[in-house]
Amino acid sequence: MNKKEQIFSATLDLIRDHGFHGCPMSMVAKNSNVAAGTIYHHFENKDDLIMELYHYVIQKLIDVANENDDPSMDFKTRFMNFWHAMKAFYMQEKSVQRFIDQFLNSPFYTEEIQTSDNKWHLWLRSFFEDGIRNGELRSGVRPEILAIMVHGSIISSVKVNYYHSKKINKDQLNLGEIANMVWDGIKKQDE
Amino acid sequence: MNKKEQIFSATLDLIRDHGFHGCPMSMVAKNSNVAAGTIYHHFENKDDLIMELYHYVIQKLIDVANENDDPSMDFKTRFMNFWHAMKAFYMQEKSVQRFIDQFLNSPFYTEEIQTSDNKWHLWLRSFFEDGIRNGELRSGVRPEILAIMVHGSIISSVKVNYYHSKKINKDQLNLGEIANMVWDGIKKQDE
DNA sequence: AAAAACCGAATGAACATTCAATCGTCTAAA
DNA sequence: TTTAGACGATTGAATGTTCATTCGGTTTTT
Repeated sequence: MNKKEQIFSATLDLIRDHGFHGCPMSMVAKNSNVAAGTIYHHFENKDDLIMELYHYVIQKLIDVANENDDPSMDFKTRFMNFWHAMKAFYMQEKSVQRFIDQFLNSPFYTEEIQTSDNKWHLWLRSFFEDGIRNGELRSGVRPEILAIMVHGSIISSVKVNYYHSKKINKDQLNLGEIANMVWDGIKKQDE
Repeated sequence: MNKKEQIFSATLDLIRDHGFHGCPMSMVAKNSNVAAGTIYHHFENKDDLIMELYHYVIQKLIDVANENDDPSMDFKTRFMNFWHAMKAFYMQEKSVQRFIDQFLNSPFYTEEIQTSDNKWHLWLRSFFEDGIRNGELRSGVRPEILAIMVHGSIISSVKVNYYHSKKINKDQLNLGEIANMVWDGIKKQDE
């Protein structure tokens, strides 16, 4: 593994465990088995490290989504594959979920980045456009909105698992039901 | 306004604008027109300030939810009132939304707090229990899950507004449609 | 006149960043 | 095949700054 990835990985772990604050460069250095100075050889400064980490993570999301999508399937199948693949990924990579959630609510996520073309947003947009185009999705809702709502539902579902896994018996959670719930909301409504 | 609320308000604003980091006590003091020492008269330390702020904010959510609920209505109406009232509140109090989102993904939100009885969670739970009891909601899904999913949808919707308000013409957003989308997902499914 | 609330300069710890020195590897002349 | 030297990568101690917190003294409230 190259140094940059070591640093990314250590930063993600640190943020997962100690929050966006609570990850001093000295700790990043120690946890990635690298000297403090080395980090500054690869990154301009801490902000730059965070920003590059964001793009690194976004790319991972795209990879997962692509690997689990088959555009020749009907859209409901594609949706279910997407939903469960992303959920499984976030469950496995809790640090990624934590990082993204914190990043999106931090000053790093500027208007600039929000509105500039973002590969992940573009992927999501084009995915849901497919569903709209072939008439399997509720009409009259913009793909961007579907994307955010669906992605939000995945994150929420991941959190349900974390939060309630101790309190509530897993069988009682009806977790599989959540994807259906979302699908019933966004599918073409028959009237 | 008492000093404590001044401090809460300044902290919320600071976190909205500069993130969870980026709100040093010196700034909190300045923005709330209070001396640094005074903060420590009201709060044990910074962590304590954040924790008390959390409970303060939670109470605000409960107040908004209560003020807009009429248990004698049918559940669909109650749901729509709830959804739109909470959304309007978060839209107006962006700092609250930012604070909560960051808090829930920070180390402050310990297992302890997650599992301990939380007045806001209890409110949500009992609200959705009503809907389940009278058969207007999809059967077989726990109220806690409905609560998290619905609340997540509100937050997502608020974010859609922030992010896309500049890029996309508001009329095209079909924002009213989102609550319907969520309702169609959680309502009793006819088969 | 006692107690409570408030002030803000002072303190010390934690932090991001720098930089002079060292290491490893590659190139090319001998 | 050896060797000089060059250049990028790496190191970690040193630096200066920012920050949370303290505390002796002042003002306000009871």
